[in-house]
Amino acid sequence: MIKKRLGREESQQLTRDKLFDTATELMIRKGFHAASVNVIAEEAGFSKGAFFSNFASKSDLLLQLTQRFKRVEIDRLSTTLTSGYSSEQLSHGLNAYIDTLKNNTRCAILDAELQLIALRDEEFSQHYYDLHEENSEALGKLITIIFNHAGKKPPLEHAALAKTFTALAEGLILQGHEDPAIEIKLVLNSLIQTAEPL
Amino acid sequence: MIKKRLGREESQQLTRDKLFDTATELMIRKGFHAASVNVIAEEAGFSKGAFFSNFASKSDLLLQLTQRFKRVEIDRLSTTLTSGYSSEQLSHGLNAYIDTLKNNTRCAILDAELQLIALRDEEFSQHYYDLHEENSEALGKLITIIFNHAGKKPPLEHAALAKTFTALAEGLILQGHEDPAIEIKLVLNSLIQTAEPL
Amino acid sequence: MIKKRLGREESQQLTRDKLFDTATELMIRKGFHAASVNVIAEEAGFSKGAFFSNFASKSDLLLQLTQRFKRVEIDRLSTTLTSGYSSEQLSHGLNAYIDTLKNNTRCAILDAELQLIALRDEEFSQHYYDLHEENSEALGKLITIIFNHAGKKPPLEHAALAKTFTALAEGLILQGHEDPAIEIKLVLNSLIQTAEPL
Amino acid sequence: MIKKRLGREESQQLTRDKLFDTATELMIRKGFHAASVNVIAEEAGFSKGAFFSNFASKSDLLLQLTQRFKRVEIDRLSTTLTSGYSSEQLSHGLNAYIDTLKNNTRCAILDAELQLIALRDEEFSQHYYDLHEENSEALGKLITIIFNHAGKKPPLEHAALAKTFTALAEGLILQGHEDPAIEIKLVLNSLIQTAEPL
DNA sequence: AATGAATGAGCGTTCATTCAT
DNA sequence: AATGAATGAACGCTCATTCAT
Repeated sequence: MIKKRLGREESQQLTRDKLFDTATELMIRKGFHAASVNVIAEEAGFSKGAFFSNFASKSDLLLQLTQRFKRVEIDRLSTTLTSGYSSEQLSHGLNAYIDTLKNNTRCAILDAELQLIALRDEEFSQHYYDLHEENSEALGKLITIIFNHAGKKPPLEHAALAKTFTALAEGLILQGHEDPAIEIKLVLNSLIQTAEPL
Repeated sequence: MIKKRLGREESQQLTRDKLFDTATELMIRKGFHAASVNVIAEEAGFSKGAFFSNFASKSDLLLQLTQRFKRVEIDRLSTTLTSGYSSEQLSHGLNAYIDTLKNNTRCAILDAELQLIALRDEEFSQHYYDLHEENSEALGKLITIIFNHAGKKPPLEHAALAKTFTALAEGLILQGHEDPAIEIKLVLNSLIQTAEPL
Repeated sequence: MIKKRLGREESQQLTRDKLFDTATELMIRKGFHAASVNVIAEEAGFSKGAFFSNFASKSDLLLQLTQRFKRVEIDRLSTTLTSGYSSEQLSHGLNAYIDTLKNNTRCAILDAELQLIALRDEEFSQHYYDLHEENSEALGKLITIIFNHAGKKPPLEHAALAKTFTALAEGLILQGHEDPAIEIKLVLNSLIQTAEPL
Repeated sequence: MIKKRLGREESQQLTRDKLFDTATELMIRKGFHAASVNVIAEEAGFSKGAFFSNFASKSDLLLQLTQRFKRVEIDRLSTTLTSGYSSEQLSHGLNAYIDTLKNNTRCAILDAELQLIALRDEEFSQHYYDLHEENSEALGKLITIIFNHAGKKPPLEHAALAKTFTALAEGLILQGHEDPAIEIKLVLNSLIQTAEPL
């Protein structure tokens, strides 16, 4: 095994990644305001200076953090959609997706935090909603496949459909609900049953 | 026209109310952290000192603000439930309730803010969830009446039922949705249709 | 027994006395700065307003408090000196005085507090030192009587003599010594032994 | 002449020293409460932030300041004791010590300030008394040497002996006495004369 | 005479950010 | 690229004091 020597760029990417992860963790645990630059840097094992070598400002971190957070979800959904799975497999996949991703307290809290910031900060708003829309579109397509698989036409367009389920999942978690899977499935099945046939 | 002379108590109650209102407004517009004592007091037309003559601390304000906010909703629901309305009237009342109260961006944002604080602050958590549970119980009873009016048995117990619809309303608003009424009614009707008969 | 009805003046004197006592107590326990007007008033059972009805300001209280504190000691010493006691009785009286008064942690702390303020505040300084000088003069006369009783001439004039013993008593208490009586008597006896005969 | 370039550490040490000196000066001139962080920093030529880059809190400064203040005295005494001076030289040294150090108004005031804080703050108390005891022990040894040099046994153990003279010096200065040397020497000589022979 | 709501200066402290090293 | 001392604005909060009641 060859000891890998990191180049400057790789090394910095490592620093940046560690800062991202720590910042995400702290934003979830304490919120954006309480997650101070100093604490983020130190908990990541660096100094304040390293933070500002990697991010122009704290709000720059927020932008990039959001980008990364949403991109991960979008990529996961896109992969599922473009892979050659049958609609049945996708349907099962969605159930898993609902069970795992949306049943993820940490993601829900972070998303709520970001949404509150978006509602108050116009500049951030644009950034967030673009990504959120893309995410919702992808998730909506996936949910639509389930409806279709049951021979039904979903009652809402892609994004609206996805947002409904996201609202359900995240809204329940915010209320302290540990696992919103039951409610989500209840609503999903009910909507499928009452939906118009294809 | 009689010149109203305010007593000391009345006068202070006025100050307190103004501070409450301003604080609520600012918590919605800027969030708990950004709504600093200084800004709250000044925007209410008082000095910082006046704030601390009326509230023991900023977190005391948060507690009382939450109490007041939730109590208003609980009282509104209780009044509706205990008044002699027929279940049909109640059913229409709920629809109105959904249209108005839950379609209230400001309330949704404030509630989300409080929920995020509750998730991170153990002491506040107890306070919030007690009130939230009471609120959910009352709302759940109201929603149950609609199901019964349609000859159906709701698929969840009171609190869980209410939380599902609250999640839907607040979750959608957090995503930037201006009016979640369509989705709420869609899900409500769907759940009623697919519910077991009484 | 006739129920005493207090006139306005008597009633106010009562309030003032209670404020004095409480202020003294708090100045000892917490120091002048930490003994806030609010706490003094409340602990005395009154409102802030009552404080300012009786004292022009907090530093006015300090002045009057000092006056009262020093006056009590001066009066006690004067009474002892002018009463018809024999020098032997006075000598025993001083020993008792040393044992009780100067062995009084509370008085020592309060005096040290006042001395520090006097060293820093010119206006207060004048007030304090006048009283202190009077006190020292009286105490010095008493100590001189002991020396004379032993057939000796004290090695310092009245005030300087008294200040030496006050320094000893208060300085030891400030260092945490609970009972400086041993050291005081040691020094007193030693000085008497080595003093010139009358 | 070589242009001195200060490293980061040296530079910070300079800042810290300036803050220490200014803080000491202000604590003497105005007392602990009145010597606010803001004033200390500004008078030292820095911003408030610089203070908190160098001290964790104001009470941390107090701890370190006390440490430094007492340590200087202890070191001076220790050096005198461990150097090869004859007891006669030491005896003269003590006289000088009494003349200079204890005849130091500033030190006396600072020590009194610290003692009052120690009497009221349990946490600080431990810190102060440990250092004070060490200091008293060293001073006591020195004073004992004088007694021995005169062929006498001191009437008190080391610490108690030292505290007696410290009380005398500081207590007199607190009373406004500018130079307590006369009283100190009077008491010292008197105690030596009346002490038991070795 | 006594109350206590309101004031506004000041407190100790935190924070994002800068910059010399 | 990374460090961390220094900055200065802002924070939550306390205080002596005022004044309408």
